[in-house]
Amino acid sequence: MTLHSDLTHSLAEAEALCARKGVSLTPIRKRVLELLLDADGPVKAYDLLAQLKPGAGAAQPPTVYRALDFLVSTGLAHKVESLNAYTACIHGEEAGGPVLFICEKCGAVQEQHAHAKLKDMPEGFQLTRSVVEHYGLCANCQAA
Amino acid sequence: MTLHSDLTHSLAEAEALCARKGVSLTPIRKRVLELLLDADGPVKAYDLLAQLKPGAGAAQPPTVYRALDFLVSTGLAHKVESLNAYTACIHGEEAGGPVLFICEKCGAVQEQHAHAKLKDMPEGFQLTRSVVEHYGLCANCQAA
DNA sequence: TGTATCTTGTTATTGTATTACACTTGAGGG
DNA sequence: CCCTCAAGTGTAATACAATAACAAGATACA
Repeated sequence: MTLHSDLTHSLAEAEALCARKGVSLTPIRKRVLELLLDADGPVKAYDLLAQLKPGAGAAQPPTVYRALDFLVSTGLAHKVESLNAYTACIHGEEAGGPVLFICEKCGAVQEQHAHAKLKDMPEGFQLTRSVVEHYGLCANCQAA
Repeated sequence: MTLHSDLTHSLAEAEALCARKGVSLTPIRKRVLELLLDADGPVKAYDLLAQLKPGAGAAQPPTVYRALDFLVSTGLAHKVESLNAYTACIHGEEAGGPVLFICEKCGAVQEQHAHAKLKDMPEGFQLTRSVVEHYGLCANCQAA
């Protein structure tokens, strides 16, 4: 649990973005986004699932995967393909594909959005989507 | 089944590379590499497994995963993280991380190796490994 | 011969994600 | 008001991806 003010702030932004797009941030979707925002790094779907159902009515896998699909498709979250995990998007509605820098020690993710056109693309290749995930040590973890 | 001359040619190169590195391209590893080279695009581990055991002695998952780990660690193959699939490396021993261009229509993979230093890396981030996978339409598939 | 290392076999299990179908809810139109 | 349609959710079962743990053969070499 990090700063709660940040958390609610981002949730409010998410609400606004959904309103603008005409899609609905339902309680389940909101809860999942909240869990992602609250985490220190990428979170696995089944970990979300476990957090989602401490109570009686046990959530099932499709519930969390549906919520994640929604969040990813609206740009509120990203899937980290090389980790099979998910992370909240901390930018608004940026153009360009997400570029993730993931610390292998502390797990923190820093996010950028690349507008850059690729050089050295194969002749005639028409780009639609990119997965870019960089691993290394973040500035904080270099001290150790 | 594509041109067999190409295939054996690449296998021979793989042999040579393993010899240079002092690692052994055992029959199983060689067979898996052959299947990867022979495929039109990335192949899933369980598809390899199925191809590996048409006979009696049924190969088990660890067999193919171990072979794949070996091929990836020696640079003879790459894992396509966003597909959970594997593809043969068509370059020799290039420096720099692999950059994959994957056609969403025909599944073909074109591969480059990036030596480029990243601009706009977060302050003090020390890079160790990158996953870069681009999706789109290859030149051939644009005609349609 | 002994032993150390690498490779493979085998069984079981864990982890990740989807299919298929039933049910509810809310909005808009007759 | 009732109908219907679409979006969202519940639920059970299953498919797909990867690993753990331990046994056993193979090779090299002191």
